[in-house]
Amino acid sequence: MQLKLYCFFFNYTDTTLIDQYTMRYDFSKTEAKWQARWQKENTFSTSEESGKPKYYVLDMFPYPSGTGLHVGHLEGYTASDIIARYKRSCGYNVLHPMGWDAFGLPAEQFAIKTGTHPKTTTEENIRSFKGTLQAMGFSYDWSREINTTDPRYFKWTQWIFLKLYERGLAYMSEVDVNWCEELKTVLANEEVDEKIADGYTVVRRPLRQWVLKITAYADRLLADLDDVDWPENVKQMQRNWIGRSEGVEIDFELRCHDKKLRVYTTRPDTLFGATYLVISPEHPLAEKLATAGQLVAVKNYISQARLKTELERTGLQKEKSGVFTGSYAINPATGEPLPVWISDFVLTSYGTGAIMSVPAHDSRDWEFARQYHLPIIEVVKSPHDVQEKVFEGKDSFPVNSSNDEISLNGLPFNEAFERMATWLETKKVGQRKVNYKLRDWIFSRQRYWGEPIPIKHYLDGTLRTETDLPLSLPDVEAYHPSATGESPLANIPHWLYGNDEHGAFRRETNTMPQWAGSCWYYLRFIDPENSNQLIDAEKERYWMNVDLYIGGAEHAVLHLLYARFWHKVLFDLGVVSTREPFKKLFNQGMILGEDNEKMSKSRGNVIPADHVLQRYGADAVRLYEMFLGPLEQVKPWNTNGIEGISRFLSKVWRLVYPEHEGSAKRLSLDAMPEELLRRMHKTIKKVGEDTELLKFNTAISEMMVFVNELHKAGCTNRTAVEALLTLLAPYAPHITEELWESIGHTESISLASFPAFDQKLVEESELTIAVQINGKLRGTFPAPTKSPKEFLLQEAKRVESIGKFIEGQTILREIVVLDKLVNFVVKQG
RNA sequence: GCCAAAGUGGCGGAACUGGUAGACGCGCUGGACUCAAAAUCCAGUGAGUGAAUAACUCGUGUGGGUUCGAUUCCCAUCUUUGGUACCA
Repeated sequence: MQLKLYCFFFNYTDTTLIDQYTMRYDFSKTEAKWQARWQKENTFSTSEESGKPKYYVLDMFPYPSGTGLHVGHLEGYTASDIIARYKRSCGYNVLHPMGWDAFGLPAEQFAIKTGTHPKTTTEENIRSFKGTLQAMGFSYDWSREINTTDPRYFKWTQWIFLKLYERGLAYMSEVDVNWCEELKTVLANEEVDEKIADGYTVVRRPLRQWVLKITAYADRLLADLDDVDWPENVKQMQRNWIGRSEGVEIDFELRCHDKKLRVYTTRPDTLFGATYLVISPEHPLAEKLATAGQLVAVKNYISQARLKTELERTGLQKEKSGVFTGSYAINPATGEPLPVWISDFVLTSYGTGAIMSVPAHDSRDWEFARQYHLPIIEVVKSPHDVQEKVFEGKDSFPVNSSNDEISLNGLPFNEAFERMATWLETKKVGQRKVNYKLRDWIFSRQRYWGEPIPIKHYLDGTLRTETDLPLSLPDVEAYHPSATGESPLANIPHWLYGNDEHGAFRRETNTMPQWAGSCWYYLRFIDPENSNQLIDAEKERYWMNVDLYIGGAEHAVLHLLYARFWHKVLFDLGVVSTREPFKKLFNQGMILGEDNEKMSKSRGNVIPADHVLQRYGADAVRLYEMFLGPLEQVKPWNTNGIEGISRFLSKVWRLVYPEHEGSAKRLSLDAMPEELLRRMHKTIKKVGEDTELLKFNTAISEMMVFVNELHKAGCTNRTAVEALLTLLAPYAPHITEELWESIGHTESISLASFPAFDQKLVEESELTIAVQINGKLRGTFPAPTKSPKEFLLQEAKRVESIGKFIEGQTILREIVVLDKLVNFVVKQG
């Protein structure tokens, strides 16, 4: 044996082999054993007929990329799995599913390069992802696995699109889009920077696109945020994104024109201070307002503006530019003529594309006025000279704001706003108006690997919906976009053209964006096999809402807003019974690389999940991911630290198995020492509370303390060991299953109940009371719990280290906090 | 620029509604076991003065304040991270 071992060492210097030899317990064997058993026995399959309360815990399902999962991806999944297992042990019927958001650009790009069908790539990647997730021991009900690229799934994505279309919520429109020449596709605004950074060119270009009318739901999307238990910052981000504002549209009469110029403002209270108007270069009146002398300059400016991309116009640009039209409008409040300017800082697509400028009280107007020497008039009492610095505060009051019919002077903002708005409305030159920053959602992409939009275009220009869903993707020879910028589908005549009772048609070649499939997947998990309807109504009522939704903060706005929008449409259709899909949302913080930088291939700091899994096992990885720090916090990975978790697990192992292998210890049935018993009950309480709040790091720490104490006391008490194992099971399911079986249980620990604690035993019988002099700690003494004030004072004075501070001194005050401390305030000499 | 969150040992982090700062883990130091190592176990570990396991001083980004007492509350300020970008 000795000799053999010696040879072993000489022949193999690979550290993993040495580690495995010296390993405390064989995690790879144990983990494989239990993963196989869970699968065989369907331990985690879920149904509606349980009689238990339900709990739906959902992860943001991944796009199965070719690079595989790294430790950062596993953080949220581990958290949700702990909750799933914990809730099961608390008696809930838990729905915990997983699937694949599998349409997307990378597979298509790979297809363009190599000719590999995206389906093939996707299948391979899913296999790899699923392997990793299963190796982590996640308790998903895999019988509910869904895939957005499966025709049985996207049939219903297309069905929802048709419902949107029927309700007038999907329409075609000529819109300026971000066109990427190299990719021959439209990019979402948020994709633009990313692609430019990758070296692509992106230009603005008008294109006929499908657009979803999300703005019709703006008010509800805003209002219902109040009803969900989401992180406040995410709600705030959505509110900002929706950007509701209340203002007034005001018509300005133009000198020498019969047309009026309508502007939108949220500050009608400052109308007396408007000194010029600005319209956007795309405004229909832009050229018409140019006087003969200004016409050349105006035309030049407009064509220049057209050449600029959105980014150049809104981006880093510090200097404002503009041109005077030569025309004047009349300020309805003062009767003064106001020059009308054109500038590209005014957005065409917001409000009316025209503004009134109040340079004294708006920083953009102020800048512009200074640049072009336009007058600045103070109409809100300002703490400084508005010629020198703008004043935008609303907590002051109007000045210089009166004419024969109206005066705002001295009124607080709200009243000034109201009085002016009413006056304008009475004079029929203005109207209250609510505006949103939120724009309608451009919904079409010129790609192959997405859900085909199920619409037929007839020769006479009419549109009809596909009646036979799903409309599947045809196989194609090449994945390159067509020369016209249409998707590769435009190159497949047998798919593209058809005939029916309405005549010859051409199919829509646009496909849906990746967001589509993820907008409603949480519903399909509830009823994944249903071929007759999107979801069974009864099952929907049983499982919805999603009780806990865990995912990255990068989806705070778009995915969550789009999904909420679709959900509300489905609610209006009677498909779902709740107004909001996700009751509670939790964003896990990113895990950084060991260098404290975001993990990325280019930095070379990615920690692949499979590496750490192989080396330390699923239980250790799960625990360590959670032990790293608070779940919501951004934190760096440190591979060394995982050793501590491995040590902890081997300590747990040794509670049941003696040091040098062999069979399990016989657990003692004798009563535990009181100290330990109290410790146990405190641990149960703390771990339960912390798990509930997703404070997994402190829960783990508490279990470590308990295990340390058990070892110190040499305790092999059965109750203590069983309590520990059931507490730990949601965190480290494999080792706890194995030990649970070793100590004689025949049923899986995954079906065991979370232990209960005894409140009386949680409270200490004796406490350490702190003694302070002038707030500084000078000693401690032990006292029974709930000792009266007098007793504490008397004992505190007897503490030896206190003597020198109070002897011969005047005690000015005695402060007693029961069960905590005594503080003597002594005259300082 | 604006909005939000956060700054605690060498490191990740703990600390209930203001009440013994640094739990737990990593790392480090010393010791036991061993031919030696690994593993394991024991002890120590915020900084400083000190022979000290005596005692004291300082210490939760910085400067003030409230309080018997502040990591915790208030004001100011700096830094970091995330979001946003002329939305009138």
